[in-house]
Amino acid sequence: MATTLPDVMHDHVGYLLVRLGKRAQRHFEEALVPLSLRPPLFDVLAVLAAEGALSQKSVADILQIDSARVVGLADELSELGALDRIPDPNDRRRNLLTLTAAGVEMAAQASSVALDVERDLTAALGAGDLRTVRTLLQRLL
Amino acid sequence: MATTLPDVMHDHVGYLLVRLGKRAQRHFEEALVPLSLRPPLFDVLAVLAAEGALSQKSVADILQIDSARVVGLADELSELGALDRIPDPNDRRRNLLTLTAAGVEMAAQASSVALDVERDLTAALGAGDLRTVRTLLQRLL
DNA sequence: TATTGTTATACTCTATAACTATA
DNA sequence: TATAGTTATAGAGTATAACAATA
Repeated sequence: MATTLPDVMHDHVGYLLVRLGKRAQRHFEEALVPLSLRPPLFDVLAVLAAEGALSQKSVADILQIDSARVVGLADELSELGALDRIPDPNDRRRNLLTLTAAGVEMAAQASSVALDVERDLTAALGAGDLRTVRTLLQRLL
Repeated sequence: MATTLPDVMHDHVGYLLVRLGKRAQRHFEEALVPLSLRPPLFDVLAVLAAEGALSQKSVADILQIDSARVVGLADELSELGALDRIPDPNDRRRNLLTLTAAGVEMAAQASSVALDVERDLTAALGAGDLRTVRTLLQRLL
């Protein structure tokens, strides 16, 4: 009974990326459970923590997700007390998503969790190889 | 209006893998539309093309998916005329998934599509870097 | 006219539990 | 008792279209 991945798939960078991406997503998802967060919520949190207040459209552009999705994610984060929607005085179509103190704290905790997951995922590589793969993946993005 | 990914995310190999994995999946998905296939169907097809007839459980093990999922995928591929379920004479609990001639042909076409996608996805890298990243990703898997 | 945010809808992927038939 | 396959169900992520308010 065969249990190994055929070479044709194992040799495709695209396939490796899909598979490793799913694994990373799954590990990260499990690690976020204690914080009552999921990866898409973390992404919004992390962008706001790094960039400061942003419109929902800006968040969508940065994360390359549909702006309709941001609505629900902002709803959830708002219910968790992590952010507020503040109308942009310069353009009243816009909501500026702004982290609360609790949101800043959640972002910090989640960021620490992300570092732990990162270490687990890359444990098979030495420091040099890790830098190499990071650089090459960044070039692909 | 900021539109760049924050460094904290851009520097995480885990995040890069998730993002690149989704992109690869999406490109591949679009490329498969003309063949009336989706990535999970391709995966089953590719495994059978490489390994020959396998039980549904073996396919699940190789692809690391739940065996309950294989049921529906095999149903779809069967409706497309790509495979038959043949009862295993040695163990009547098992179905041996066997590609039909049409299935073999579909697998070959899909494989060619996969190669095109692979070239697109990795166009930013030279031959040496491509080998490097492939090797390092294989080590991570 | 174009953009921001919202709502509604639907589809795919995925996980789980309960069931059958065979071993 | 354990394994292979099946069925049913539900949740999460995603994509799309139509709409209101504002530019």
